[in-house]
Order: sequence, then structure tokens, then C-alpha cells
Amino acid sequence: MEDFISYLLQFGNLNPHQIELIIKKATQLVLKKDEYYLEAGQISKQFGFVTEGILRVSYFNNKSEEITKYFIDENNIVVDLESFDNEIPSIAYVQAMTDCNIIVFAKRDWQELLNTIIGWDAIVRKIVSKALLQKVERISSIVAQDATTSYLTFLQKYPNLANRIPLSYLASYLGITQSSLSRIRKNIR
Amino acid sequence: MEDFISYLLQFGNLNPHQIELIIKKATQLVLKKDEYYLEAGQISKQFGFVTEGILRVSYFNNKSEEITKYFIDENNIVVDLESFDNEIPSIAYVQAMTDCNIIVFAKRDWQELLNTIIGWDAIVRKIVSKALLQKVERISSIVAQDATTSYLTFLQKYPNLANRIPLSYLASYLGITQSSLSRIRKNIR
DNA sequence: TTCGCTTTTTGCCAAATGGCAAGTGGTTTC
DNA sequence: GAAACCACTTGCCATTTGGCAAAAAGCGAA
Repeated sequence: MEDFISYLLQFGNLNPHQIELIIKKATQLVLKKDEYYLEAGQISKQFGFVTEGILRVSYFNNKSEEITKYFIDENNIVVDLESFDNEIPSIAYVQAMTDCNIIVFAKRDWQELLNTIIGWDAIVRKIVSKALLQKVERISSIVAQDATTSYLTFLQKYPNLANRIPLSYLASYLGITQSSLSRIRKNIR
Repeated sequence: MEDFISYLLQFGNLNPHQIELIIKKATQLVLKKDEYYLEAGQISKQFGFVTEGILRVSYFNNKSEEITKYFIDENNIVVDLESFDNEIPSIAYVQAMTDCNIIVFAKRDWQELLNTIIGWDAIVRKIVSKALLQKVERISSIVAQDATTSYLTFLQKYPNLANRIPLSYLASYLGITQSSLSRIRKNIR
């Protein structure tokens, strides 16, 4: 929980009373590896913050292939904003790649914080924009670089994840086939 | 300006007085084709909204190649959020691909609106998150699809732009070389 | 129109990637 | 231990893309 509070304090000031209010609304959620945080068709009703573990956001394209859109690290938010904000069904699956601890806020509680904490909206705005900007950066770099470079970047970012998740997840994240990724690995060795 | 107001009203309610306040702070900016809205090294000091025209956001990678990161359409915001929020130099260039009309707010005025209009922060949050989500979707689809499909998608989205901008801009956006894109075009004909 | 400049196309070949299927290796189950 | 299962690797070949340079096309200025 301290991690979450210091994360929040990056984005604006909060006095002890306000922090108290936030903590009161927070719930700890534990996900085992491979469990789903959210499934397509559901409405994203919680605003989450990952304190431990890594998740993966995916969807099925029109060829029924599962595409991994991005990974979510520790100390990042996990929520389908489109679904959460507009209360429409999510298109995405969000699955734990490792055992995860997530701090979650029910939408009602989250909105109550908006009403009770002055400046909360500004903090949320910065949180959201930072998280989305990071996604844009990561995905852009995959478009701009060759597959080998993107894979090496991934290895640096998640040193101990690459060998613990199905290769197919990683391949679709990088925009290549599983066998191509397998060959890239071979060449690197 | 009406376009901008109805854009805002998608995200929350504003009474006539508040709308008045917003309009008072707005400035019209005209950019000729190829002129820059923002250059790398500068601090993004304006929050812009494109009422007419299309811009392009680019940067130079470590090989000094210019990479087009994305295009910005009409009825979308134009601002380097990282630079604007944190007052750090921008890494990106933002250039008009066509003649553009942009409604701009100086940062000071924009912040004043935050202080004077209740709920403005919530509206801005939604604007920003919608804009960034759109970027994530667009770029993700380039990773997930083959180059020909991405090019066709671009043609649908910007029917009359593809032949009016240098091919190299479009190629780097799609993550391929200019000659490859030229061949893709040939195959489509 | 012609010249000079820029952009785009094309040819050539090498490298990367895809598609498919078979093979390999590891784990689980009985 | 054998069988079944799963994920990953590999072989084979077709297709796509890259790199480079020359040719062609487009465009503006004189």
C-alpha cells in the first residue's frame, strides 16, 4: 500500500486525512498466475493498481487469433478505461502472467473520492495520461524497430518473464509469428 | 469554434457562462502546410484543438532516421502532454501536413480554466484519455496487421492524404521502408 | 520548354518473416 | 514406464521486406 501512496504523491499533494480516505476505499486483490482480472464482454468496474506481478492485455482479431496488446507492470494501473468510463463491455482480456497483488477501487468508491478530495481529478488525469503515454511509447517502438531489437528490449524490461510465458503471447505482442520469434531467439544465442 | 464546443460537451456539461469563459481564452492559430506547430527541444506551452487539417508527430531515432509516430486529425487535440504537463522539452516535431486551423490555449489560461470551471478537470481527463486511447488503438493495429492491410486502413481513414504527403512519412508510420510501401502500392493497383 | 531538384518507382539481390508440418523435449497422467 | 499432451523448435519453401543504386516521374524556376 505504501507503494501506491508514494505513486499517488508523484502526481500531486495529499494530506494525511485524504490518504486515509483513499486507503479506506482500497481493497487488496490477489490473482494467481493465469487467472483473469477482466474478460471480454464484462464491464470494467474497478480501478486497479498493480503492486506485484505482471498482467497481459489481449483480444481476438477477426481471424480469431489472440493478440497480446501490451503488458502491465508493477506500479501501474490496470483498468479498461473505455469500459470503466463509459460502462460499456470490454473488448479485452486482462490475465495475470504471474501471481499478482492488485489494489482495487470499486467504481462507486472511486467516484466518491472524486467528490471528496479536492484535486483528486487532477491526480487521476495525470495518472491516466502517464499510463497511456507509456503504452504509446512502447507500442510505437515496436513499429519502428525490427523484431530482434524489440525482443531484446522486452528482455531488458522483463528479464525473467520471457521464459515463463507462452511464446505465442510474446510473439503476438511483437507482431510476429511464434516460429519467427523462436528463430530470433536461436540467432541471439 | 462550434465544433470545439460540441466536442467539449461530449465529455461533460457546461453552462453558457462557462462556455463564454472558455471561448474568451481561446486563440485561433493558422498553420500553412509544412509549418511546425512544435519542434523538438521546445516546451509545449499550448493546448491545441485541430478544427481543420491534419498534422503529423515525428521524431528522430538513434540512426537519425525520421520516424512518424502518428497523425492527428480534425477534431482532436494537439499537445505534447509530457512536455506540457511537466514543462520539459519535447522530443517530437509536430508539423502541419495540410493547411490547419487550430484553437489554442496558453498554458496559463488553460490552468485558469481548471480553477474557475467546476468539472473542467474531469472533462480534460476524459479528453486526454480518449485521445491517447485512440493512439494506442491505431498503433496497436499497425503492429498486429501486415503492412498492406495497415496501408489500406490508412487510405480509408485519410482518403485524400496518402498522395499529398511524402511517401517516406507514411512508410515510417507503417513501420516499413519507402520502397516497400511503393511496392505495396503497386500491388494494390 | 528546358533545366535542376526532389520524390517515387524499379531492379537486383540478400535477409527476414510467414505458413505448414514434422520433430523434439518436457511434463502430466494413468 | 508408456502414452498423451503441450510448448517450442526446426526444416522446407514461398512471400515479404530491406538495402542500395539507378531510372523514371513530378514539379517548380528560369
